[in-house]
Amino acid sequence: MMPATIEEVARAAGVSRSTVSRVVNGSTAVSPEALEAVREAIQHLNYVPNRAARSLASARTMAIAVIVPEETQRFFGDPFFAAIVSGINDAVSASEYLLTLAIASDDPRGKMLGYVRSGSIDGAIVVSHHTSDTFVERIASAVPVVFGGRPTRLHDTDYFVDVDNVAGAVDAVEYLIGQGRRSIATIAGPPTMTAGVDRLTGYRQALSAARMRSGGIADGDFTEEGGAIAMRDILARGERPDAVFAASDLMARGAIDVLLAAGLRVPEDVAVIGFDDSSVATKGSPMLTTMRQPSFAQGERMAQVLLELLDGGDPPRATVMPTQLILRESA
Amino acid sequence: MMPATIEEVARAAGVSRSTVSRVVNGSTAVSPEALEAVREAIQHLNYVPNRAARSLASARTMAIAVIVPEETQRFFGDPFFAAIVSGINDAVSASEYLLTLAIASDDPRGKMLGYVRSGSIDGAIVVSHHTSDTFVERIASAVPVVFGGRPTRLHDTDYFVDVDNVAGAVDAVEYLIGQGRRSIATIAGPPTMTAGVDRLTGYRQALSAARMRSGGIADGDFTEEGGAIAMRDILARGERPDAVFAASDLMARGAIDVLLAAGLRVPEDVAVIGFDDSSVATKGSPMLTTMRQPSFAQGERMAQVLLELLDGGDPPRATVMPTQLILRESA
DNA sequence: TTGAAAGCGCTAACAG
DNA sequence: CTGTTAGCGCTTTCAA
Repeated sequence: MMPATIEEVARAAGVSRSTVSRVVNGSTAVSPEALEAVREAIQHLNYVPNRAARSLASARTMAIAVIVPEETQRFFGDPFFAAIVSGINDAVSASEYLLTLAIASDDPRGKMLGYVRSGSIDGAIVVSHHTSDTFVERIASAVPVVFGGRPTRLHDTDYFVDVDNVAGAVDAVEYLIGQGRRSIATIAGPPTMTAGVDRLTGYRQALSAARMRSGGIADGDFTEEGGAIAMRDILARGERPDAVFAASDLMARGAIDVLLAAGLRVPEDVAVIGFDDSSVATKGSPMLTTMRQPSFAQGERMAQVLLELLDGGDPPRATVMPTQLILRESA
Repeated sequence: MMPATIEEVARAAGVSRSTVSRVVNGSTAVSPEALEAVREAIQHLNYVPNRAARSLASARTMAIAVIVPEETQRFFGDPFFAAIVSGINDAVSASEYLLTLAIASDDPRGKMLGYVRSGSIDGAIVVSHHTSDTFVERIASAVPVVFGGRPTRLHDTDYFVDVDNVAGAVDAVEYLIGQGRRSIATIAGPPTMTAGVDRLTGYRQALSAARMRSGGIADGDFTEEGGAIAMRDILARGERPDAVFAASDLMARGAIDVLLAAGLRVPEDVAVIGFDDSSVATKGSPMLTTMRQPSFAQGERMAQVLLELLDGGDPPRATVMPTQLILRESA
């Protein structure tokens, strides 16, 4: 059965629709008696405002979408997303807004864009942005968007929350150097993502500052599988690194599997350092030495920025969060 | 900038709003000329119907929610959910409906219920239903709902898609018996969920059919941690099973860790069999012998049932899918 | 095959 | 502090 309408509540409370609306929306300009009567009527009729009607009249939906331009498979396979979405979810839960999750690596039929342009959400948070995701840019031109990580093509109207990938990579590689490693390879993230590019930049900076040559470079796609392939690639090229800086924990795991299978010991023969400090870092053996990035906090921050934006505030365009080296077993 | 309205499209095409509406909704009763003119205007103005207005006028939202009554942590931690949600997503993507994901183990402020009652969705799919989730029942009284797994309290108006948990458990235990195992323990699922209860029932049935006594029973919560605790519990009670039937792969993993740590070999000393055949079954060592349940297909089926329901069809109230024993290393 | 007209349930000026 | 009055953008009879 359909919930009661505002009209029915008004009648039951003996007031006008406007007054009920004021009560529902928390306006102060209502007399105590009216307030009480309306509250009672609402309670009694089990009234819940109709969302569509509300959106239509107010031109806002009180809904936010998290847009994940990845395959469902990868989304569920990487604990990094779990952390960041949890953070977003926490922050949004505390607000009046509702959170919607949209996973789509592509938008061939324009369903996602249509969704956004149809006025279904007031704003969006884009996690994991690739250069090729052109539909994301169109979304950003329809509603306020906050990016996780610096967007690949940065407009001066963009908002984003990033971690300091360059510094993180530099720290990681410097640690390896400090440990006496002489031939350091890297398994980089995809060149279509700024996180991948920035970590590679940091790797190069640290090496050149130490006047060292690279021990091998291969691109990965942030997955375990991708890390394994990249590691095999490096080995197949005849490189014999004594250390590997992997741009994600999942890739570090994949690399370690390959190393072990090749009869090399980790960290004795080859030290491996990851990036994320997601839950896979401590699951499995050896436990990963890795650059921790504050994914949960990053998610929270992204949500806060968007919320402030929607509230008419003026949050910082760019937020950059620090990383931290976590020493465990792999390096 | 706001998208164009139907009124503007109508004017541009030189027809009435009604005609535009007909075109948008695929009505056949439109002349070829009008159709063409409207199409062109839509294209030209980049028109997208406003969702709120549409919902309000038609009393349907073309949106479906997946409701997950679990902690975010558990949701992201168990690949079972990844599989089932992927299945749902696939089926819904192929339809006109939009999918929304709502993760909430509880609904203290009634946000979820309010969302549903506010007319934001046309139907819901509930994954993982516990006895204690009373808010789920209220949701079911507001919109059509399809349950994943037999609901804990079955009403004759309920729709659900389940796997044959009893038969699966029987098969698993019979296999263990056939392998010559004499003392078979089980790590059961939570008694608040029918999947947990049914698998325990199957375990008991198989044992009693073979006139065997239990090698120990402990409840788990379907998580790896819970499986480990349960296994420790069984061992601490002085039981020395030579086989363990775990009601989920994650619990099997937890149990194996404990067994190994206790100096027992798997499967030589203790055979372990899981349930799910989720991605953790093949990740890690030993690879799990497990009862496969068709999670992806189950998700698809649930979505199909709901879609048919919303379409005014009469889908089967109950669907039960078969399980299959997958032999690998752990048993 | 088409258009006019009447809402869907709500918010938001605007008077009072 | 409160009610009246217009819509928000769309679907859906109902006539023509």
